[in-house]
Amino acid sequence: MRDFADRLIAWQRHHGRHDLPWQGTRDPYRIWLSEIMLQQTQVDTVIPYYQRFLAHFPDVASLAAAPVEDVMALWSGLGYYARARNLHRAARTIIEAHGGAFPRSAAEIAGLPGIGRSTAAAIAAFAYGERAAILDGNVKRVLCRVFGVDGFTGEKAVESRLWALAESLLPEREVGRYIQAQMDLGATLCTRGKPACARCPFSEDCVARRENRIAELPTPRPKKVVPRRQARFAVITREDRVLLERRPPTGIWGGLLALPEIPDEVADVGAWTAERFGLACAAPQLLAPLTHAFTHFVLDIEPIRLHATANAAPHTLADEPTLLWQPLASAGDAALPTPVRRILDALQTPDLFSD
DNA sequence: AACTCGTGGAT
DNA sequence: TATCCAAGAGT
Repeated sequence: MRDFADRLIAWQRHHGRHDLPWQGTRDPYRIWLSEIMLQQTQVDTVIPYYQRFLAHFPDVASLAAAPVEDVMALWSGLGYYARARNLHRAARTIIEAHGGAFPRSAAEIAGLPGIGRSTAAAIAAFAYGERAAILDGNVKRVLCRVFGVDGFTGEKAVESRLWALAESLLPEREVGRYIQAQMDLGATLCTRGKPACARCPFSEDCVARRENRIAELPTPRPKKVVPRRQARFAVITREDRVLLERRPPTGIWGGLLALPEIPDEVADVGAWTAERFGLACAAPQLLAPLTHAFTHFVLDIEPIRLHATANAAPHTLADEPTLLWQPLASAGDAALPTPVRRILDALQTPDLFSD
C-alpha cells in the first residue's frame, strides 16, 4: 500500500482526536510528560493526573527542583512508579547536563532515563516534526491487522519486522499528525475487541479483514498462570497518626510510602511490633482483608490494626529515616500505593455497610 | 529472551 | 467473573 500515510493523515483531520489536554502544544516538556504517563495507561486514566502534575510542575526547571518525594506523591495511584523516578532523574539531567534545554533529536531524547525508542520518536515528532517512527500498542495492532503480520509482538523477530514496516511507512511531511493518526485509529476504531471496520479507511485493504482474522490478529500474548501471594500489613496507629515505611527505590511500589509488612514467619504480631519498632501495642485487631491484582501476580492483603500506647513516642524513630508517623488526615496527599490508600481511607471513614 | 513493574477499563 | 492488556522501558 503506497498511500497508507496520506490516507491516515486525511482520516485524522476529520475523525481523529484534537482536544486532548496535551495536544495543541509544541512544548517538549508537556509532550514528554504526557507520553510517560500514557505508557501502558489509558487516556481517561491519565487526564486528571496530567492536569494535576502540570499545575504543580509547569516546566522542567520546577520538576528538577522538586524533592523526588513530591513527585512520587503526585504519581500515587498511577502505577509503574519507576516512570516517576526516571522522569525526575531526566529533568535533573536536562537542567544539569543540557543547561536546561530539552534535547532536540530523538536520538538524544532516547538517552534520557525512562525514554525508549518509541517515546523518544513521539516527543521528537510532536515537538520538532522529526521524521521518526513510533511503535506502541496501537501501531502494533493496526499494522498487524492491515498488513497481516503474524506472531506475538513481544517476540524480537516480530517486533523487528514491525519497526521496519513502521519506518517504511513514514510520510515525508506532517509526521506529527501521522503518528497521532496511528494512535487515534488504534484507540478509537481499530480497537482490540470489536473494531469499527465499517468506518476504517483501510477496510478494503486490511489483510485481517479480507481473511476474516480480525479476532486472531494481533497474535495474543502467550498465557501464563499468575501466582497468588499473601501479605500482612501492619496498621500501627498512635493518636491520629499511622506508621509508614518508605519502600526501597527498586522493586514493587519503589520509593512509595507503605504500611510495614509483617514477615510471614512472625506468629506473635505484638511481640514483633515491640521488637521491630520499640512500640508497645494493644492486642492486634484484624481489619477487612482485600485483594490487589497486579499484572503478574495477585496479592491477598490482611491489614492488622495495632494501637500504640502513649509511651511510644514518635521521636524514637529518628534514627530510622525510612519510617515516619503520617497524620491520617493528610494521608491522602502522601505517595501511597493504591491498596494502602484504600486501607487508610477505610480507617478514616469506618462504614460497616460498605462492600 | 524473559521477567519485572500498577492500576483500571473493557468485554 | 475471569481475562486481557493499555501512547513501554529497564534489567
